[in-house]
Amino acid sequence: MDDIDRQLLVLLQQDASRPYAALGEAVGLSAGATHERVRKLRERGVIRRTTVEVDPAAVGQGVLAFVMVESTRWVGDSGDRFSAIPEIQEAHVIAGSASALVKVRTSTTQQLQDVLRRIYAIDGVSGTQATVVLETFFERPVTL
Amino acid sequence: MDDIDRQLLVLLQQDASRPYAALGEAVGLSAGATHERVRKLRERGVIRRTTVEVDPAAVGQGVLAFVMVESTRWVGDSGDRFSAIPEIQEAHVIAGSASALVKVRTSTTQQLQDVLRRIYAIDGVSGTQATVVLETFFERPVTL
DNA sequence: TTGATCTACCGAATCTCATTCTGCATAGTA
DNA sequence: TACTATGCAGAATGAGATTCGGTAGATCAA
Repeated sequence: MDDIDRQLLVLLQQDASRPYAALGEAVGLSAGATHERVRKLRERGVIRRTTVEVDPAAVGQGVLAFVMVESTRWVGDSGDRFSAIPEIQEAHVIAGSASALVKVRTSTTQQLQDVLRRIYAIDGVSGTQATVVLETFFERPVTL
Repeated sequence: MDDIDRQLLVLLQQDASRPYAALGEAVGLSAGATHERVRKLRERGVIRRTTVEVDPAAVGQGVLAFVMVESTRWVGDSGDRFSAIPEIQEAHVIAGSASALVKVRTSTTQQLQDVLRRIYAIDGVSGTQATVVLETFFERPVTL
């Protein structure tokens, strides 16, 4: 992981469809050498995958909320329960008064309510506190 | 936006490096027709960009925290102030007692503290409440 | 210092795939 | 019915991914 690798990651985060020749030119390498570096970044797991960024609003997921989940028992192994709710985009175990923090996307607040209901149904969950997002300033990749 | 488009989005979210011929086979279209559909999805902004997913821990961003930001004034137009802090990965205006919610990634809790200091320095910010993530169950793309 | 080994690179060859184009079929519309 | 727009298949073409051989530099041990 030297500086060239970091530059490549930045460039690929911006546009992963850029040809290796162009990438290489940007960092001062040949296409072949660039390809080899990117291959190793994948191999090491630094690059998890190549993906497309979908506009949530364009696919009917205009409502965004963060939900603090309180629990009366250990939540460390109920990741699957959260994962089973497709509207949950992220789920984290947190330090502090609540036990988990999840990020939820739905098309309506009605559906958000339904998601909260399903979260309540998880064993040990004793309460939720939902925070609705009014406007998203930005969401961007990990900064290098 | 029919069902085939949605299938294509799912497949591309999983692996955007898949050839159009393979995509097409999966949804029952030719490579050319698949290409055309994906082109239009980009054109309409449904697909924002093609990118790589980087493992935060692998690039020294092992600390994740969510920060509730309280403000004494309207925060609706201070998006740039948050954006200027590179450790902030997301920033949202929220309903509720706090005014904004930001997602922060740093390499150490020391640096997290420094980010909090810089958030305080934003005009109108009167308080922060940081929640440190102990474990991330999952982070996944928008569910279709 | 010398030799062996390993790594990273370049440049070229090859082969896959993206992209474009033609023609056809279907659906919608005047 | 005639016209128009849209979406598709299939093929042609060129761009780019991927592989490979060979070289330079770095590291390490003798």
